[in-house]
Amino acid sequence: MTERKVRVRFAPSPTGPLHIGGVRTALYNYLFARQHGGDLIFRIEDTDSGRFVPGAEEYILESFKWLGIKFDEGVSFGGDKGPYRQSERRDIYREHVKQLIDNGTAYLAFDTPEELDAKRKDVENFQYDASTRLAMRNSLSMSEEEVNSLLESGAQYVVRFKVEPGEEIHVGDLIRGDVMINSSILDDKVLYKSADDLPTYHLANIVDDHLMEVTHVIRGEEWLPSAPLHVLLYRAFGWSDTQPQFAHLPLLLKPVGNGKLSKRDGDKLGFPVFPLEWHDPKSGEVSSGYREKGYLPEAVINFLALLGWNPGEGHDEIMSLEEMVKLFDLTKCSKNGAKFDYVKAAWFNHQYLIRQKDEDWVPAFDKLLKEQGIEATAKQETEVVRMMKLKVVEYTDGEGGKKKRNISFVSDLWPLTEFFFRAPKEFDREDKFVRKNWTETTAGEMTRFAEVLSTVEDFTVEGIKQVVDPWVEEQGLKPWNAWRVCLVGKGQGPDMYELAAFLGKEETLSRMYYAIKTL
RNA sequence: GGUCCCUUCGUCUAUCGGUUAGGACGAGAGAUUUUCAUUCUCUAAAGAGGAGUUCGACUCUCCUAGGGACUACCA
Repeated sequence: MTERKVRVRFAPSPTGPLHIGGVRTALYNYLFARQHGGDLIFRIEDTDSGRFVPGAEEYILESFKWLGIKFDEGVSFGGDKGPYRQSERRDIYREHVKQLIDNGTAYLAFDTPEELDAKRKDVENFQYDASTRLAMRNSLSMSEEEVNSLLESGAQYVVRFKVEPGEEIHVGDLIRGDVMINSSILDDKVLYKSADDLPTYHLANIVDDHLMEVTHVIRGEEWLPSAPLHVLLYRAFGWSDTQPQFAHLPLLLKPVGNGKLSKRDGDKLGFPVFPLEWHDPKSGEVSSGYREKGYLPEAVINFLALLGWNPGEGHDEIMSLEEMVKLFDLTKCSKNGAKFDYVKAAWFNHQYLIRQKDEDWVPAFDKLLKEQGIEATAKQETEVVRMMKLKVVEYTDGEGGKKKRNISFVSDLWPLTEFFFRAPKEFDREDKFVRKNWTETTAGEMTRFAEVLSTVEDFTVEGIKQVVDPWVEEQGLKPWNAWRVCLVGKGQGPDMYELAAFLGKEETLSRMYYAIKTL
């Protein structure tokens, strides 16, 4: 085999939103292509007109755009091996089907779907293959005249692949090694149906991969059982010498229980299984997406990459796309299915979130405020970034500088920052923190404390400190927790001086008097 | 039912015949902290079972069990 430029493809069917498992398959193809300086092709496999869903193609494209997975060629990307939508390649398939019929590796079959159904009901485990095809209505069992007259009468037919039994077929797989099966267990797969003048997946797939000069087929494990058929097809066309290398990826499994990951699992456990929110055009049903849930695309990519692949010892789990391109290795992909650990997905998001610049959080945070009906004042507006830095993403610079706060999503910020924008209205007396820090004497202490605070001229952290510290010392009090109850309403928030300075004298005192009165 | 694939802590995984079986998520404990949280430290936690091969097996072979996929004129 001559050295060929690496070319891989991701070829979804536009039958709905892109499943998260599909995203991972695309990602692995992307990593592999980039690493080898090859091309990644985006092909649309719409050979089943009955399952076409409007908007799906656009959805898939937008998903990859958001995720940062770029294609070199294909639908909407151009290229000289097109068209890249299978429904636009009818002539090509027709011609290739004819080739197989002419060289005797395929034949016409006139059995109607109803007849086949009946047969399957009649005969247990019926299979259309060498042992049964002569008893069926096809160009192998019927005379040429019969076939021709059927054709002339406009009868519908399918073209089936003629599988010769009793041969050991080897499929070389980059992940699984040599997989061998006996051709006798294969059935005569339908390659083409005259009813809609379209091929089935198997034929279209082989023809396209060959014509588009695909060198590696990286796809889900669900295709492994049909890989031998594909090997046979390459041979029937005489393309064995350029047959792509296969790599069948393990599947993504349910987080709990058995089976592969499905949309229902996400609904049940509260995590998305689609990259973007999807509005089903038929049912009107809305499925949540990672983007809308507040995930960062880098986090989704990183998380997904590690579900079935691992760079080995000594590597950080947090990796950029560029690093992954360098480290990726198909042969190091695991063989067994991976349970979808959505808790770890949130952790990855946390990791990426805290690595962002504070400014990057502002748009999402602003949106949060609007949702809460907060009209940020000019001061709050300008202070948002500073406050987030202060307590929400407070961190230290330099070596070992780790950012803080256990935030997985920007929306987690609201319960932690609400008090900056809204005074506590009600106090939960059952709350452990409130109960512990608000006793009979507290109201009196707070009243005296408020009086002291009202004398502070320079209401900044330093200014308040200058007045309060000596007073606290003199009184022998620890007013902070009770003070916190007044201003925050619960045991949360930043340093009290910082908070008071942020709120300002007026707001601070008003919250204190309100608490004294209410509690 | 048949065919194929798979099997290391609860989860994702490292190990490419010789290790106290390592890491991460999650869990638990402690320290720090004027609250919550952070951060740091520590702990518990695994080779499905059984036969071989070998001086030696998590690693190779076989069997059993379990899991998964496929078995359409869907992809």
